[in-house]
Amino acid sequence: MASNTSKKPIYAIAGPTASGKTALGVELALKVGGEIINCDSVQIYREIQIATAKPTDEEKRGVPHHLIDYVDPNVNYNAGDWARDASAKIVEIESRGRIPILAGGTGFYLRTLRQPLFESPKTDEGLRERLKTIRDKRGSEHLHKMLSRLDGDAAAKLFPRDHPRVIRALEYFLQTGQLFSKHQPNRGAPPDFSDRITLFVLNPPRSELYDKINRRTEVHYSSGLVEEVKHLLALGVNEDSNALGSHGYRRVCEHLRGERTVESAIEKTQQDIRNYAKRQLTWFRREAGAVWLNGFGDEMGVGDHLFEPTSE
RNA sequence: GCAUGGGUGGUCGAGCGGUCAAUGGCAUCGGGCUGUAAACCCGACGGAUUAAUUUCCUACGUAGGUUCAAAUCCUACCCCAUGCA
Repeated sequence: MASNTSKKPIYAIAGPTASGKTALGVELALKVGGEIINCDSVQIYREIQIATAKPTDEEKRGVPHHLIDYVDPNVNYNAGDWARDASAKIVEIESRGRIPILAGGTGFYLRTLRQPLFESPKTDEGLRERLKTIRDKRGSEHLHKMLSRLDGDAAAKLFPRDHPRVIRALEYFLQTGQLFSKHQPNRGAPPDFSDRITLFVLNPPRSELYDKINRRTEVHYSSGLVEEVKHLLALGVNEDSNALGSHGYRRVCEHLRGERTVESAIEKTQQDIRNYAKRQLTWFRREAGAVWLNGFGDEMGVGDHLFEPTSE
């Protein structure tokens, strides 16, 4: 039944923020008859706009974009949700005879698609809140000691200060009564389309990338980022949400709370994003079979060379 | 011009006679990452050298001095900040 689609390619375009993934993705889509599936953990949210670098209609050039602007900003979406949604989208797009192109910088999401997470109950927000309260009062190290008693193997693999992971392991045990360390290795089988994914990683010169990030951030602020945040807060978007915790938004919230000046918010945002870009590169270096493209996506050009493997 | 406080590694900032290549923060670089991932965490970080927690070199404004020993004390000079004129 899948004889026709089984040989068709699926593309993924990754790379650090501001490396031109959108431009390259759209160009590729126009060339091969593709549709974009967003693979960015922040662009999935509705409402938040200016600092997310979501493609404008002009940039989309008529190419359909999926999994953008479709989750309520007060919902905390996660990698498992995305993998499920993206898989469904891939199937749907291919059923129409089109080529799926995954574009975005969230490496964890992409990996989750290719190497599914193990079975796990949905996050219990109430439990998570309680654990966070303990973290705030007694410190992450205390939670780590708790985990040592409940699931020593899991604790041994984590640094005591790595609270998100310590909390996750604790949550799993508390919700299921079973050891996180025992179940974590049980990844699901990769989806049957996973070996048809060709991953491109954009890698522009570091200093030019940093310059671009700095400039882009200033544009975001001068385009009314602060006003946007005020508006979102007035609409009832939670300051603690993942959406408002993202680059730019987080620092504006701090400014609005009187904790820093606008100038400081801009500088800090630029710093946040530069550091983030570096971490993304670290992540992608580990991705198996990636084709590295040394440059910005908007100056790449989708010629045949794009399909020939290079190394970093 | 006088007074006072300062000049420390890419940067901010501790140190104020020896255990100082010099605490710590930041930047930078590298790494990790199994349902918060634009999150979170770990490491390196003057230069050269070694099998090594090895050895050597260069460094705390500049130039001298005191001392077995100075980033730390003294003198002069340069520069900065604030106050008085």
